Amino acid sequence: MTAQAGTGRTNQKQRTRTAIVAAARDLIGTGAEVTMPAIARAALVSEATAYRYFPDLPSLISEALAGVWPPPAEALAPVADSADPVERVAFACEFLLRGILARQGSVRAMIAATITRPETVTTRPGIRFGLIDHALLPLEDTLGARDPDGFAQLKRDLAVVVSAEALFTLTDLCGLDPDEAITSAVRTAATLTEAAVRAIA
Amino acid sequence: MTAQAGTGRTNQKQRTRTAIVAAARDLIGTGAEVTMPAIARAALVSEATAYRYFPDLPSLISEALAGVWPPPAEALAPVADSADPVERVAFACEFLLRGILARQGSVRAMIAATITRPETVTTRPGIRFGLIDHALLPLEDTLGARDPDGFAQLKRDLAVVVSAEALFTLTDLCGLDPDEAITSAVRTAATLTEAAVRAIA
DNA sequence: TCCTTCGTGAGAGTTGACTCTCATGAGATT
DNA sequence: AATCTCATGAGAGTCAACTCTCACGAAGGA
Repeated sequence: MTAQAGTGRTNQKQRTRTAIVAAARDLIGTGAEVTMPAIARAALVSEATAYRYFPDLPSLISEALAGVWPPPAEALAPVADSADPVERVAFACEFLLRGILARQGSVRAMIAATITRPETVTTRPGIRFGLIDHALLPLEDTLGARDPDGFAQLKRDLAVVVSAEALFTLTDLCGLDPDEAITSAVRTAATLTEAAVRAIA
Repeated sequence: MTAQAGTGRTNQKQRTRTAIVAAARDLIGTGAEVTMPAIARAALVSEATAYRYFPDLPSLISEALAGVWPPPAEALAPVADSADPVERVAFACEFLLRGILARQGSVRAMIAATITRPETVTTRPGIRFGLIDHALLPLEDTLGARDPDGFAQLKRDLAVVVSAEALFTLTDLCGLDPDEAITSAVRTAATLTEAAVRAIA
């Protein structure tokens, strides 16, 4: 029942786990339906076993998704030389939202699940926070030092805007097409960052 | 099979529909589990009948929820005399989010469903857009006339922030408690409105 | 090599979201 | 009152998310 723990048969478990995540990643990539039965089938594993390694679907998707994203520093390499937080945030926002768009199906499934059962949010989507933190590095010593509360508020502002939830709000409820939605979100993120920067100008 | 249409037996249908919505509203109010079987049971109606009147759970919840909210003008009565869009938006945001908080369970269920099946979004949550539009009335003649695009952008900015999705992001992912989350969202909404207002100053 | 351990598969079971069919019986029509 | 109509209920069926049990069989140690 337990599995996981690191006693014996380590390799076997490692292989099984990897196979499951890989299968999930494949399904996510092909845009197919990302369900537990489908993943288990693709991983040549029984559904029961899949549940032995991951408490629920969102956890699995979350892990599979995490492995697809590059680390923040790498993702933001194009703006690595820029010290302008507005430019960096705009880039990070666009990067995140385009990535989400390419994996809409699974991201939607994951978000829906975490919304109905917030208590299961263990592996938070570090991508969002990682990107935001990294994009704001230039402000760490200025705004971050001079006005810690304002800095924290800015991060929260951006956590709301630089997100899948925001993207889906814009496309599903506001009726924007994907590109318009991304443009709009990037604008919003930029506006918020500008406002925060202005505070220390 | 059809029901609904306005031919005969109108009263009967009216009564049935009302009973279903009322039952849903009751369940929402008590914070109980808002599922189709539960609502049907409470409405003394078979589940099949419930589905004859509403294509799916979210539609039902959406309608039940809509009936609970007052019209925008009434909700914003406390700031009716204010011409300050920032103050009005802040009030609208706090009003909306507190209302959502009080009905978390059902709102979460609804949002989750509309995220996984965006194509079923028929009855959009007019509350959000109604409140935003009404809060921004003072800008209609100034910003709205002088910079229509900027005005539209502001509305989109606020649609993302003055929302259940934003609230849940702050509580579930950022780990804020409800009051902190609302305070944060109100701040964000105010910042965005201020930025837009500054453009015409 | 024997034997214990334990990862795994098979399968049954539960719940909720839906879908579909069929029989019933109350309402409307004449 | 006789009849036609149609809203409704009952129930079976599908699918996914899980949960649980039980038996198999290979990995690993003695």
